[in-house]
Amino acid sequence: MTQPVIMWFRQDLRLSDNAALSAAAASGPVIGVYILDDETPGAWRWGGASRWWLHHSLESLSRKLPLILKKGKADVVLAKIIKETDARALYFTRDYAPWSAGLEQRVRDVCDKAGVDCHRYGGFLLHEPEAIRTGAGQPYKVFTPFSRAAFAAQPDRKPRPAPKIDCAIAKVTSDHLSDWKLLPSKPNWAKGFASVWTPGEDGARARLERFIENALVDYADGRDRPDQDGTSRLSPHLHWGEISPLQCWQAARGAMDKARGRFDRSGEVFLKELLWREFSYHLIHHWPDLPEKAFRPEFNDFPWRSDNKGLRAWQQGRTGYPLVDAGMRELWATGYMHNRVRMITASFLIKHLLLPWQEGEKWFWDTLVDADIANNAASWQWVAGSGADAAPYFRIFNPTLQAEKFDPNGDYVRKWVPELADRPASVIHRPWEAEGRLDYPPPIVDHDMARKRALAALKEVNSK
DNA sequence: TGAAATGTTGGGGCG
DNA sequence: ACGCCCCAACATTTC
Repeated sequence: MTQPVIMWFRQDLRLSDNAALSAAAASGPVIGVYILDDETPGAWRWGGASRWWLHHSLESLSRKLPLILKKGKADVVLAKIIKETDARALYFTRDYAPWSAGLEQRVRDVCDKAGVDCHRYGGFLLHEPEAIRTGAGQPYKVFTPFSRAAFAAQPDRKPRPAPKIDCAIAKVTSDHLSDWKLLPSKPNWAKGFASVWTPGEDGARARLERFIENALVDYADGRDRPDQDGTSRLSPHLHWGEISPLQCWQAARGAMDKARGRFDRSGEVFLKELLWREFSYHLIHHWPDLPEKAFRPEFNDFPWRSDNKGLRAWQQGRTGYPLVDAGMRELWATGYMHNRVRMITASFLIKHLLLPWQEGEKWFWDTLVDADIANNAASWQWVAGSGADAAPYFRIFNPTLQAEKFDPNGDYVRKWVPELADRPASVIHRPWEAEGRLDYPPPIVDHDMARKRALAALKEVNSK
């Protein structure tokens, strides 16, 4: 009887355009494995929203392919499975989290010891982090030249179709997905998620098609409007590898070619967003401290305030600034927040409240369905001004002006802050100017004061 | 992938 | 008719 091969699924929960899976399927009968690893030292455990997504994505994948589910340190679990199944080879997709290099090395060692071939493939990114370098051979620290290099190295491959898979019968017991308790119960804070999201490969493809069809044409401006459906909402699907960046890239390119220049600008803006994702991974690969420590070390000594009440108010959407509160409540209710609102809420935490960006990073990690170690860290540092190619310290969003600009009718606020739902557009973003009594808190900080305070404190750091 | 302060210009009201 | 002032509206600079 032919020895099986093991496909170790990670953040590549799809059948199509999955190089590792295609290679595995081409080489023999396949045993699909997913390991919930809460134990590898130094690894960030999946947050609550991520676990919700993972549950449904695994459910979806296991309808297409039998999966062995196991819990534990991935290298240790794999060693056991290899032994029990008498597997001949292991296939997996490379991951770029700071702790993954060590883990993948230990997995290689396990394979060597067992005399099993170990095959690692890319696909989570368009370009391997090693592949893009400056003329001097250094990693890029600034997005614009990075994106230029990435555009120049633009992929011309077509995404792979899903392979025909001969599934091996594995004599290994699998955990029950429900025993992992990935879904919240007390309280069930995720009850609003299912109406917004369809985890899994089919949901990802449908989302991509819908986006290309409806929103790509106006993406350059539409993506900035939280009151409209102008973003792709592909981030959680990309994070879990339910769709590959190559599939997204080529779909957008195809639509642009077909439209003969009708929306080249919007198309390029979307491709650039995919490259921001690449850039975050490029950074975290070369600077593995990114999730913990400021890229610009002088920020590590910054005198951040400590203010639990302020932090709670921010987390719960009770800052008294309608757009900030709308964003934080959208996040809690759906596991997602519109990108522009992410920038504004993040700026508020860091610059208005002067709280450490790591606090925001942790909260987003726990609450976002697209929580992603690289994008999350890089983006928070970008807003803080502590990162590579970061926003300048004096760029402080005025949450009221941003609201009036990007939510001009107040529809976004109305949706997420029902206390203000009956306010007319002209005043909805400035409830503190209202005449009567409102069931809505006053601002927890005065914008003018906070702005001046942040400028003074940040000027200090930036003069060093 | 800002906002506020400061500077400049030009039209209209008015003595 | 003219200069003066006020102040939008826009431009520039500063943080």
